[in-house]
Formats: sequence, C-alpha cells, structure tokens
Amino acid sequence: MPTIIEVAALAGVSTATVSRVLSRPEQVSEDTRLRVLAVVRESGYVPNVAARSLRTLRAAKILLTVPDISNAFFASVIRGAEEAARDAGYSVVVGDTRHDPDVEDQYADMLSRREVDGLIFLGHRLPASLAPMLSRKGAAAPIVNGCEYSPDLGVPSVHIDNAAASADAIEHLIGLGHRRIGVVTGPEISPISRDRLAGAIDAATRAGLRDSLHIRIGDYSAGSAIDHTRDLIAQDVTALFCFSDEMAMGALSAIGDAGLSCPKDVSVIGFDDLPLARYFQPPLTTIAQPKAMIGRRTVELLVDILHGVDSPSRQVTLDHELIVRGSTAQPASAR
Amino acid sequence: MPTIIEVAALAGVSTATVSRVLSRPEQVSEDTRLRVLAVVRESGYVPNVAARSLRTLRAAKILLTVPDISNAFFASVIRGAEEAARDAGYSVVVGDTRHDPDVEDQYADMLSRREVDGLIFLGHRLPASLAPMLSRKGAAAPIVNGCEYSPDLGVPSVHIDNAAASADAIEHLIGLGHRRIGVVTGPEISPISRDRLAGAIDAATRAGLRDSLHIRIGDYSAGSAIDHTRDLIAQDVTALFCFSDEMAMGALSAIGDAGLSCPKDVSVIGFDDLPLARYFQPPLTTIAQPKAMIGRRTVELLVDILHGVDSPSRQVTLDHELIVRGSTAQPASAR
DNA sequence: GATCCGAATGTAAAGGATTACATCGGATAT
DNA sequence: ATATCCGATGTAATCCTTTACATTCGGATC
Repeated sequence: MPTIIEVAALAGVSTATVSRVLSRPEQVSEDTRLRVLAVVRESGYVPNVAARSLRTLRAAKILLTVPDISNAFFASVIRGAEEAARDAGYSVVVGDTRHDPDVEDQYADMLSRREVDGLIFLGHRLPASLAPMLSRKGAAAPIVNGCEYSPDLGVPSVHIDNAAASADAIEHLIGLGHRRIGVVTGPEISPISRDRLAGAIDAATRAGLRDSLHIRIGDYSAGSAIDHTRDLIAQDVTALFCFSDEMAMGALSAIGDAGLSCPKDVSVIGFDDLPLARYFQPPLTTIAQPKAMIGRRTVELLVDILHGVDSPSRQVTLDHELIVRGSTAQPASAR
Repeated sequence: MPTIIEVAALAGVSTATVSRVLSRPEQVSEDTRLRVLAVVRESGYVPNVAARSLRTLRAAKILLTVPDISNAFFASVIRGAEEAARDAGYSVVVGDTRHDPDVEDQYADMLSRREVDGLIFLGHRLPASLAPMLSRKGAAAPIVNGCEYSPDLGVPSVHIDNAAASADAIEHLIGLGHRRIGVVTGPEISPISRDRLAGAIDAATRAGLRDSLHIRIGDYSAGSAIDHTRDLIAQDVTALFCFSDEMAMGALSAIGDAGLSCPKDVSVIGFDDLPLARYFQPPLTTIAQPKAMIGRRTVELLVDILHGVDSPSRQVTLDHELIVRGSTAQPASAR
C-alpha cells in the first residue's frame, strides 16, 4: 500500500499537492489534478486514516450507543442514522451497552479519547463520565440524544411527542367504547414512559374517565407484560395499552394463554410499529414512530454541532401516527 | 488533554518510560512505575489512539458486518462477538450492509485502509473488493465468516450443522405423524438454506417419505412466508417448516388469516429460536442456534489469525438444539 | 581492579498526512 | 518598464506514540 510520498514522487509533485488534490481539488490546476488522480488510481493509494486523524484531530466517526441492539426499534433508528452519517461523510460505530453503566462508560471513553468525533445515545442514560464535557462552557458538546428526551440532561435530542401519541392511543380506545383500560408502562426511570403515562392520564381525564385506567409498570420487554396482562385481565379490563410492541406481543400471548381472544375479549394497542407488528395475531394496532427519521435527524443535529453551526432547534419533535390494525375493536359490552 | 510528553515531564522521566509503564510495565522499576502511574491518573492522560495506531499499524478494532441489523438473530450474534472482542482487547465496529453490495464494499474498504484489523461478515456474500486479499499467499487474511458457511470462499467460519438441524426438524414432524409437510426455504443463493434443504430432503428420504415435502423458496422475511403459506395450505399440508422464525411468524399470521389454527390444523416449526419465539401464538417450536457463541467463536478465530496463531480448526461447527413448544402437534388425521 | 553483564532508562527516528508559510512566475496595473 | 498581485506549488513543521538502539550504572566474575 503506497503512501502519499510515493504518489507524490510518481506524479512529480510534492505531498502537499497530492493532499490538496484529494481534499481541496479546486486549489490545484487541472493538469496537475488529473495527473495526480491518475497516479492515485493506478497505485491504489488510500490515505492512512490514523495519520490523517492524528494530524486533523478528527476521526470522521460517530459513536451510536443503544441500550439493547436486539431491540428491533433501535435497529431501524440505527439504519436512519447510518444513512445520514454517510451523507455527511461520517461513519457510524454502533455500541450495544446492554443497559450496563460500565459498558456505557467504556464507550463514552471513546469520545473522551477522541476516537470518535461525537456521540449519539439512544435511551435515557447519559454516561456519567461525560458530565464534565457537557458542563464545560463554550462550544456545545458533541453529544445528542435520540428517542428519550430528558430536559434536565441539557442535551439536544430528537423524539416524538410521546404524551400526545399516548393520548391518541387512549382516545382511540375510549372512542371504541372501552371503559376499563390497562396500561403497561416502561420503567419509572424512563422519561418517555413518564411522558406517555402523563399523556394517557390526561386523555382519560379529559374524557372524564380518569378512573378507567389501570396502570402497571413494565420494562418494555415481552416478558414483563405477561404477568401484568394476566393480572389486568383478572381486573376485567377490556383493553390494554402497552408502551412497546414487544410488550404488546407478551400481552397477546398472555391473553391467549388465559383462553381469551383479541380483540373479541381484550383489545391491545402497542407502541413503536415494529416491522413485525403487522404479522402479530391479530395484526397490531400501534403508534408508529418515524424511526429512521429519528436516526437521521440525530445525526444531522450532531453534525451541526461538529461543524460549529449552532442550530436553532436543539429539541426536534417529529410526527407520530396511530396505525389501526386488527388488535383493537369495540368491547363486548358495546356490541 | 495531556500528551505523553507532559506526563513524562511531570514524572521526571522520558516518554519512552511512560510508554513502557503503560504497555510493558515489567520492564520498568517499581519506583518509576508507581510515580508515572500516579501522574497518569492525576492528569487524566489517555494515549491518543490515532498516534498509536499510526505507529503500530494496528487499530485494535474488528469490523463486523451484518446484512440486516434489524434481524434479531444477528443481534444476538453481535452481542457474543462484542463480549469476546472486549476480552481480547478489541472493540467492534458494527456495519449494516442492508444486503447492498455497494455498502459491503464501503465497509470492506475499511479493512483495506487498515482502519480495522479484521473483518467478520455474517451472511454469505464476501465483498468483492476483498478477493485479492484472500488469494494472496502467506499469512491468512484477517477475515472470518459467521453463520453462512460457504466452502468455496476459503474463509474460516463458524456455524451449526444446518443439514443435521434441519433433519431434526423434519424427523420431529414425521415422528408426530405428518405426511404432508411444507418447507419454506431461504433464498436459493444462501448456502445454509441449501444445506437445510438438503438435510430436510435426506431426512424425509430416509423415512421413505421423500414425496411428503412441498418446497417453496422464501427469503427469511416474514412477508415472504405469507403467500407460500397460503399456497401450501391449499395443498393440504399439515405442517410447515420455515427456515427462520420470522418466516414462521408470517406463517402463523397467514394460518390465522385462513381461518385455521396452529397446531390444530397446521403445525409450524421455525429456525433460530429468537428471543421472542416463546411469545408467539402458539409458542414456537424451533431450532435453537447458539447465537452468542457463534459470535464469540468468530472473534476468537479472527484474533488467532491476527496474532499469527494458525488455528487447527478453520471450520467450527457448534451444536444446535430442537426446542419443542406449542406450535407442533400431531396432525388431525392421527388423532 | 578490570571486565562483563544486565536492568533501567534515555535519545531520537519513524509512522503518514495536513497545512501555514514561503516561493515562483506570469499577468495586470500604472 | 516597474510594481503589484494572484494562482499554483513546494518546504517543512506538526500531530503523538512506539521502539530500536544507545547509554548508564551497580554488581558479579575472574
């Protein structure tokens, strides 16, 4: 693998010129440019990234951490982020933290060490070791959050209006005639779970049905919804609102195990609109998040920070959509 | 952020000594070592990776490409790989190729450019641009495959015995009494799909039931199984063997849509044992692959190559397991 | 007491690219 | 004809670390 020195020699120019041909071609005369490019092509020269990054103090990489890479929701966000990053000349390093603070810190160190230029974290927990970076005055820290807006973090973020989305779900159920509704939330510590819960309660209250909500705390995983569903069925709810499609899947499973059927006996509504949601049995009514767009916008926000553009919008709210499929229907009582 | 020069000055030693303290501590006297470490700790010194990698020509990174990051199967493999990589002092860069050869090549370039020390690719397609690297004589190319063993590639790989696993599935169905069995495969180009198909045919043939198999070509996605399932139901199959759990999910959905029920009317068996498989309705009988272990072993194989250990086993076959859940039962005719 | 050895440490080159600054030559202005 | 300017290119410093080789020094050997 040739170095820039050899390319320069072959083309009969200095290394500076070769470098310019590659990074600022307009500064070089056409003659020289073509000659150098020809040599580059023939020799298969590729700039050494370590040398470049040593000199420029830039890595052209963005670190994207997710709490759980096996979660299909995050997978779609990652895709959107990768696309946008590629457009901006960055590549994405994906890190799976498994909800483990130690691993989070390890990844965060990559930022401190400047192995990557910026960090996007999905989920609600900002690695502890980055706090100093944020509080530092001056240029904004190259850190952006996706999905889990947490105002006190002081980090730009991209998310939907979770309260409004949740209200839509509840209104849908109330509109169908449901008066006993189970709600399975995310963990209490999750800001978006709180927002969704607040939105749900608001919507019920507005309809004069505050007491129709039966709330259980889950953790977004299918397993966590099982017990709650069993329990809520015993409380005679006619509908279930789960704060993730995975939990909705658990709910459907528990409903079947109880010898009941969805939506005849119990309606179920999820959250996320995973690619598989349409293949649930019955196909799942759910709130769709613009997953790829969330990924894309987080990257754009981060790139703005990296390029010193101080973007006017540090909080980006994207649109959600209620997707009505077969898992919600009128309760038996209304038929 | 201090450099090694400042640390050396503070500790009253040369940069060489600081470097040794960090990488080969046994070469340094205890006194000096402790003094330097103290300074390192206080100053928060972290070696600059770009400079190090420039000097050593190593990046301490492994690139892991997957054809589709939203596939839950790959997610588990990635986890295993990350763990093993961490153990070996490497970090993992995950790349999602979306089955796009251009993107594959882009990632492969990271290897040519030495941005990463090695490449693990899941799936069956080796990026074209890497062919020269493989054919080069001498040290083995730092490339390992996971999941999709393809003998002609000449790349070390880790996988299960797909033919045997598939035979297990067919034998299970035959043992239950099924005599008309639909098989929904992966794409024809996929070597593991071919292996599984061969295994299925073998098993059926051994049982004298070669003609009981009704084969349809899918693409591992839930959507692709829908039409095939409808079609196979029309052919009066009593059981379906899908080469992925996702397709099994599509099959279950199509069975429901047809007004039939699983396993009463049609048994379904999948492949992979995704985390969600147990929450399918009914819980899915499937072939479990040791996903995390596949990830781990690919990394170990790669690290051996990187360290010049020529490992005796260039092909690693791991154990699979048939997990019987609720989606398979005797056919109605046998009851 | 001279010689040798080895452990501990230092010196300085090397790794490859970028870029501020210097230089050169020709075109334009006066 | 001379001064000025500008575009194109070259020179060389710089980014930070690692490591081959050199040096130093105390102790063992003869």
